[in-house]
Amino acid sequence: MCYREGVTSSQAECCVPVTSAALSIADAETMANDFKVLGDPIRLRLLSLIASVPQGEVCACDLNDPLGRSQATVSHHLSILTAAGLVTREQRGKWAWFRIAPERSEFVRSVLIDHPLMSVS
Amino acid sequence: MCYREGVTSSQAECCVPVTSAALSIADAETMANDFKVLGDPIRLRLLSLIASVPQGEVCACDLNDPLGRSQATVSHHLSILTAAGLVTREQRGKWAWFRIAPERSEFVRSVLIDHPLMSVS
DNA sequence: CATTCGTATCGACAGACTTCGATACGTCGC
DNA sequence: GCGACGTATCGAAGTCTGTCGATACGAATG
Repeated sequence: MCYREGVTSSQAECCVPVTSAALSIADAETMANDFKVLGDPIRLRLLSLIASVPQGEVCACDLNDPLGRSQATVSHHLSILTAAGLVTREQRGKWAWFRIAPERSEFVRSVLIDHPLMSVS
Repeated sequence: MCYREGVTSSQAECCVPVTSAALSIADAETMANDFKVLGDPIRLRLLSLIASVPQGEVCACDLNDPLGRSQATVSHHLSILTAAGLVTREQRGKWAWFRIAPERSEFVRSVLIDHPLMSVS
């Protein structure tokens, strides 16, 4: 055990009792899973593409070319974003249309534009 | 190419010209790397532990037990958090002391407490 | 009904990540 | 100086993740 700075006691006294974690194991797991979704550049660019169109929704057919990934890969990432609740999917005829989930639109905007990470690194 | 809803033109007209991505490839890579750091429950709990002590700094010796991971693993995650600039490391004698990086303290607090992810999922 | 086309899924592969025991390095106490 | 101790690093094992070709599924077209 380490000693607190300035404490000259000779007996082993722990410096800080870090027993009460503010974040539970379950909460940490949940939050980490959400952050993992944002931890991929292709998914961030997908969010950016969907969020940047004035119409508010994008056909999946227009998301394959700009990313330089195969159709299978883009579809895979879109399903992850959908499962995380960040975008919604609507099948219309043969085409799948994606838009930013309304409940999350403010969050997505803050991630893409106002996020502290953007201004620091 | 897909057709815009309501457009009955017979020629192939793309629905949305998603050419101008708001997020560049490089920016997406940078942001994704930062989010990846937060995408691990052990690292989130480390941040939480360091941020929750009133003294503002924690000895690494007190971070091994509460996480249920080996000393090598905890040290590994602490180095990742340090490399990302989220925490600072100060060697004092045999002990290493960690504190939330001052420039990032507000961001870390928002991640752990006020983050939208916490209130939605 | 057959064909074309958009999209999701499957199977496989490569690379990255987490984890830990063992070990090396520095520091303190004796 | 020597042993004990805190911490970082190394090497390896196992798991997860991103990626893509091939394929299956549905819907529209003629």
